[in-house]
Amino acid sequence: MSTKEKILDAAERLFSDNGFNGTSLREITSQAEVNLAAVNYHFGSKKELIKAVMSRYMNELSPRLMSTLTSVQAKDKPTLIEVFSAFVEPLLALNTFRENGTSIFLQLLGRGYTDSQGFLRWFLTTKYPQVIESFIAAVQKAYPELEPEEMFWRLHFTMGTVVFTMSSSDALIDIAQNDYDQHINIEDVIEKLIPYVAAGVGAPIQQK
Amino acid sequence: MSTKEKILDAAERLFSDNGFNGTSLREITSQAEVNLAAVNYHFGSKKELIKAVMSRYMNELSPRLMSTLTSVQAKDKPTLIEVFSAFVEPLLALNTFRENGTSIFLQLLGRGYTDSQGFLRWFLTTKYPQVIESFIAAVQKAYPELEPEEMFWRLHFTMGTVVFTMSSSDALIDIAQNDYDQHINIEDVIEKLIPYVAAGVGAPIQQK
DNA sequence: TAATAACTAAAACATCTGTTTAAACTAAAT
DNA sequence: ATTTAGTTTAAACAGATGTTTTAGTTATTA
Repeated sequence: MSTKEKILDAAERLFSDNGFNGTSLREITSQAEVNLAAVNYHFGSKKELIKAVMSRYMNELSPRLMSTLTSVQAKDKPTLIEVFSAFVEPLLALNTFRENGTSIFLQLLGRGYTDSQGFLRWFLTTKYPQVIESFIAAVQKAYPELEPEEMFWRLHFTMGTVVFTMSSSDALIDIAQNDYDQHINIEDVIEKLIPYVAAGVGAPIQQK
Repeated sequence: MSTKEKILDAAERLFSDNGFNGTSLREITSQAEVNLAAVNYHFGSKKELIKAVMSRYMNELSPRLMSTLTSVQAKDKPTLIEVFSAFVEPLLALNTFRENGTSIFLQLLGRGYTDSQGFLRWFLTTKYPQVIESFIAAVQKAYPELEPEEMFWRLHFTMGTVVFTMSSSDALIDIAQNDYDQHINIEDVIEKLIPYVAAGVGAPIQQK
């Protein structure tokens, strides 16, 4: 395995566990068993390493997601449950791409939105805009009465739900196990999330 | 104003803007115009300062919240909208306690859950358990068919929605202003959140 | 007023951070 | 075989961080 790959593998594990700010280059390089300077040599900077870690996942996820989302859009009248369910298969496919890939990616996404004030949000929205547009179009078709302004807010609420849940999913799964003796994995969490966010986005429109 | 108060005031502003990890003691003390060592003298450590900042708000919020939540619980059959609306008045009351108090507190809460891996969650749940219990009881009464295990997850989803939205509320309000020419404040965001989370928690129960 | 406690001040401490340098090594190309 | 480019290494750099120390000042108490 190349030095570059060793760094990426170690970095994604540590980033997803401890966040971007919470992980030092020394931890990464010692876990990857490479020299400290290798990160700056191969990636230029820590920021670029973060982008590289995310890109590796996004390039795997993005085409699958485009495919399922356009399928949903093709339907005559899709439900919101169907729209959000379009994320399930592409996300779970990350598990074949890398061990625990789904969980790692979603946690990375969560870290990216809460660590590093918004630079990752900017990176993803500018690098993968088609995914977002396609998703918005699908929601639009499932709930055409929802005005764009209101949808903007509800989609960000949804983002928060998912991202927060995923960045603390390990802790939540532990609690569920201890308090309710539930044996849960990431897949189950995703399945619990869908009805919640679908109902939230589909909530009746409030007039004041 | 005492040194202690000057530190707390400067700290809460900086913490809510830049997070706990993102704020150094030197920034705090220079903004508060006190000596660097004053933080460790008066509070012992940065961690204790964070707790003190949060406690000042929680001690103001907690009794009001207990009062509105028990009112809702007293109803024969409260709706979920009513349960979540019980948060509005106590949260907005923080604005009289301190300028922009509502916004600052909610952002602090958001930071606490995403920064500093879970230590603030532990602090709040062990120091103010009555609030949480009372809230759970109210939800229980509004939606008795929802099993405790499922409620656990939906309440954490809700936490995520609120906390994430609030920790990035400044950015979201900016975007809404630029893209949709919406003039929004924290109060409006709270009002948009309530139907969303009420619908999410109230989503029909999925059986597999 | 003298003694004690509470507080403030400047400086240093120890550690960690991302990044750079300059030398050494390795493999491919001339 | 020698030059060249690519890569690895150890060391140092420059700056930031939370915390502690020591001395000085102010306020309270006896």
